[in-house]
Parts: sequence; C-alpha cells; structure tokens
Amino acid sequence: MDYYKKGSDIVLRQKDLDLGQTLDCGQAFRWEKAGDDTYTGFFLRKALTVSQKDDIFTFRDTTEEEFLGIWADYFDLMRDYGELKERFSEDETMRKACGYAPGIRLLRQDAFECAVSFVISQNNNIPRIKGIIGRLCERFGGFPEKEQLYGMDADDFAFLRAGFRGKYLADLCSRLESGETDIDAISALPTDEARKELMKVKGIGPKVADCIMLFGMDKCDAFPKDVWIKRVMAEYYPQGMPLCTKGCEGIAQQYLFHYIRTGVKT
DNA sequence: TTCCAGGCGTATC
DNA sequence: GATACGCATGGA
Repeated sequence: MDYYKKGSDIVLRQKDLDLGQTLDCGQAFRWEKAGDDTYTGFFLRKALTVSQKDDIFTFRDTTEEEFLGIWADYFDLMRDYGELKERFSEDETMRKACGYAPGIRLLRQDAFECAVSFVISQNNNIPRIKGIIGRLCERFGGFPEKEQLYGMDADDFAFLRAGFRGKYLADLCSRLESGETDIDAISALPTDEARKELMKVKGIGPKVADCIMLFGMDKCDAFPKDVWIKRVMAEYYPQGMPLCTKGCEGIAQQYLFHYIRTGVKT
C-alpha cells in the first residue's frame, strides 16, 4: 500500500476499489454522494470525504495516523482483492459477478453499529434504512455509543419511525446493558457460536446475525442469505457455494448480491 | 389501492 | 424442522 501526504490530504493508489460500488451497495448506510466520484460519510464518529479518479484516491483532511489507524482498515486496504477475485472466478457465475462490479470491497465496520443497522434493515428498503439511521444519528449528534441507548424502550424509539423494529432495538439495548449480550465477547467466538449468541436477541435472525458478523466482526465466512441470495442459490448453487469461495463466502456474497440485484434479470 | 422492501417471531403441523 | 402469516412505514 503506497500512499503519500499532499497538504492535509492522503493520496493513495489502489486497485480493485470503486467508491460507488462499495459505499452504495447496501452494506453501509451513512455515505452520500457529494459530487462526481466523491463521497462523504462516517465511521463511528469520524467523518470523511473521499474522492476517486481512476485508481487514485484522495482522503481529504485526514492525518496519517487517522488514515492508517481507521480508514485503511475500514476500506480493507490490506486484503488482496485481485487474488481473491481470481480465485472466485474459477466458478463461472462468480466470474461474471466479479466482472460486473469489480470494485466492490468489504467495509470493515463497527459491530454495534452493524447490529443496530441490520436489525433496522429487515423487511425494509435501503432508502428508508438510511432515513431511519439518519434520524438516529441526528438525535445523538452522530451514531450513538451503545451506552447512550441504555434504558430506551420501544416507545423511546418512536422518533425513528422504524415500525415494529423499535421493540427489537429495545431488546438489543437492554441485553447490552445487562451484559447478557456482549459484542466483544461474541466477536471472539467462532462464527457458528457467535451466530447462536447473536440470535438470542429479538429481531436478530440468521440473516441479520451474519450481516453483523461479516460487516462488523471481520468474519468473512459469515454468509447472509437474504431474498436475493436465496434466488441465486436456488438457481446456480443448489448444492451450496463452490469450493473456490471457501472461507470467504461473505465477500463472494457481496459480488453476487450486487450482480443479481442490479445486474441480471432472472 | 395494492404491492413491496438485504426478515423475524409466533403459531401450527 | 418446515411452512404460513402478520408486522410499521413509506415509496412506487
């Protein structure tokens, strides 16, 4: 990873990354297009404006410490996606999916934020998910720390207009407060055990649990099966995902999800 | 008006 | 364990 400082910016050359494909594909909900090839968004309480010109990326108003300590991990810059896609492409459908949106990457996000976000995401659409999370962040001046949500019941979440999901958020918060659910402890568990723990929370089923693990706990073998992926599986992978995706099924899932949702009509 | 949205809880078999 | 059904809200 070669980068250099330019004024108050960090400039970086990076292959296999497209901001639009990565920031606007339904894995994160706090990024907005701020101009041609420019996006503004947040991770935890850090704001960032980043722009792309071909394979040159400019992280604006960012210190070297912040870039290395936060954004390099967030954008998963240390992982070789070229090699990964080459491996995936042994499978014909995966080859097409990787070719359709070759700039997709996994965003390595925060587990608590993912828990809240993907509880909200169920039976919902992306624009409305963004709206609900926007109202949450507006109320708390940024995405809340989990402690700020302690003690909130379903009615306290009414301002979100999240519908029936408000009571799920309340259960999540009360479990975090009591310690019945411990995000850090769950992160340290193997995927299958972590999934079981997460699903003890009302409103977290198999799909949401796998989203939390994949996007927020760095578990690339987590494999969220939403309606779109179920369609792909039924049509192309009735026997399960191909061997070439083993261990990284979640990343493969990102390419497939985007491909089937926006790329092909079946 | 009706249908749908990155599902899940509950009831029922 | 598999399968139906309701669920809050808002946009198409």
